[in-house]
Amino acid sequence: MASDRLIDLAAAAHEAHESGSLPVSRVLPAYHQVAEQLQGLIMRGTLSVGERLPSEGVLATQFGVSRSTIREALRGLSSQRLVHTKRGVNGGTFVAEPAYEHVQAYLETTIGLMSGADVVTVDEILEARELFEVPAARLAATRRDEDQLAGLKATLVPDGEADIDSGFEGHKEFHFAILKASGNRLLEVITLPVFSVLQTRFRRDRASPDLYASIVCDHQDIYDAIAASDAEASARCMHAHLERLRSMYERIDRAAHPGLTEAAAPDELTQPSAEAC
Amino acid sequence: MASDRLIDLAAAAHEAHESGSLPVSRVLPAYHQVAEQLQGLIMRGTLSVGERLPSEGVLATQFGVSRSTIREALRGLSSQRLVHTKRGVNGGTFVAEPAYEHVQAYLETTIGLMSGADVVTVDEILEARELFEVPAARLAATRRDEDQLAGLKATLVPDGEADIDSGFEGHKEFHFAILKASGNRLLEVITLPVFSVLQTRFRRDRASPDLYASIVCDHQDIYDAIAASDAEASARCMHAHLERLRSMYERIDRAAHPGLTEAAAPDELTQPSAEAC
DNA sequence: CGCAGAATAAAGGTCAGACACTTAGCGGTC
DNA sequence: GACCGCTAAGTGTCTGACCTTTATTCTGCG
Repeated sequence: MASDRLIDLAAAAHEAHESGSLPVSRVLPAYHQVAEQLQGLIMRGTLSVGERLPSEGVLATQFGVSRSTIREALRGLSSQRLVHTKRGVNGGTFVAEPAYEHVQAYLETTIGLMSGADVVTVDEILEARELFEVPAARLAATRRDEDQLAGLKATLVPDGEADIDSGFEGHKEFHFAILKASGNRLLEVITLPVFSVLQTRFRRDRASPDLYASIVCDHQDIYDAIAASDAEASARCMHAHLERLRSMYERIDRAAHPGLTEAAAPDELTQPSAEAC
Repeated sequence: MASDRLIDLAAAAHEAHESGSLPVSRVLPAYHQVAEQLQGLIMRGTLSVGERLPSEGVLATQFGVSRSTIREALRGLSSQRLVHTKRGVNGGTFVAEPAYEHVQAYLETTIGLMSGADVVTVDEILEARELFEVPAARLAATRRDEDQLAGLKATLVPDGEADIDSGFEGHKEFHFAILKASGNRLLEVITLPVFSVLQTRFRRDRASPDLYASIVCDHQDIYDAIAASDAEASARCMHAHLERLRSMYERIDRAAHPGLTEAAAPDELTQPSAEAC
């Protein structure tokens, strides 16, 4: 019950008091409070998308702080993409509309940082990618329209022109196109950064020509399955593809960070078996 | 080839020039440039986690701008959680270590906003949840340790005490515990906000006692499967559970936004079939 | 009358300098 | 040795001025 929870809270507060610390919270900087309040107004819909906030000067008097403080708060909000500013007459600060690209950019930097700081392991990212992209392929097979299929086809590298430099770009666009065709924008927004982080992390490590050929060939298989609207085959091919890539990434990772005490799994799978194509 | 791409770029730039706009980009505010440079240093690892940046005054002279400009840049970075500041002697600005909670908080607000602004639909969120939580249950079944299992059990509501208010909280904790037990932190970080957004969105809509009972019962089934380390059964039960919730959410959503021209699917599934328990 | 160009004004962007607040560490007193 | 106050380095905040950008308005010429 609500009242129960209130009592619990009070009890907890009382306990905290007894144990030496009063049930109070730190004083926060003014700019932080301003930012919090404004963020609340935006999230609660009191300020709606596109609406203009009062000018910095007016906000300053309303909050009872100086203009610099307001500006610091606004910078915070604008770097979270909650607002954006325009100069000149009729300029001002406006509630921004949430956009994919921002979320993607944020996730990419953050996941990149987390993987750099070993807060998440490459293994986890690889696994997440599998968890996201296999269903994406399945959905794409049933939902893609003709335009999306054509777009996907355009990312396939013709047999002759297999060259490693354009390969990475093509690889990215292929997977990107599948995510788009999955028809679930949330899945797309979340998976793309995961993919990009991996690609950035291993950009410098050139794949062997063999491996590269197997990638091209995998893509073809996946494309065929999606073109045939065969959901299960799409999922299966994508899974196989990612497994192959995974073993490649893991090999590179082991080479880059030798001596890691992780129970080094035996890897007969290391060599990609491209003959299935 | 790389050189090809260079030529392409040059051609594109030339074309842009011909078509009236010089191949230049807008002048950016100083605070933006400062923030960009610092962000680059952090992401490139030149500034490593925990390291202290020069004081605001020093940064100001190094960048050749005023302290206020530096501060605005720093506010941006700190609201992206790339840095944090400490006052007092030995205070300063430090490169923050990336933390889950921040990503979760960010995703929750952003997805919340996107769903509020109909940039993503509730359908997509529900589907994403299914895509993420079903595999999570599968993984949890094979990876959970005894502690995690015990923690999961603790979130189950005993049969007698089924009351709706505590139900929502318990529901959250149950799914949270499964995500934790999945052993993939990235999956956990991403899925939790998706879950939270849904829960927040439908918080006010009380479920019927019947439905509530069926949730409790579903949870029990899932728990049993995970306890038995039966991956497929876990996935199946989770899937069934989410399907039931989905139909509930959809019903609520339709009630809240009537007259939407979406092809209203016939919903014989609306009434939860709790008898399986 | 119509339009190019200048003037205006409103808003954000930048600056300089001052002072207040916070806090680790030093040093002194009892 | 424990407690207390001072100090200094840094962030937090304020003031007030000036610059830059830009939509609008005004002006004068053709």
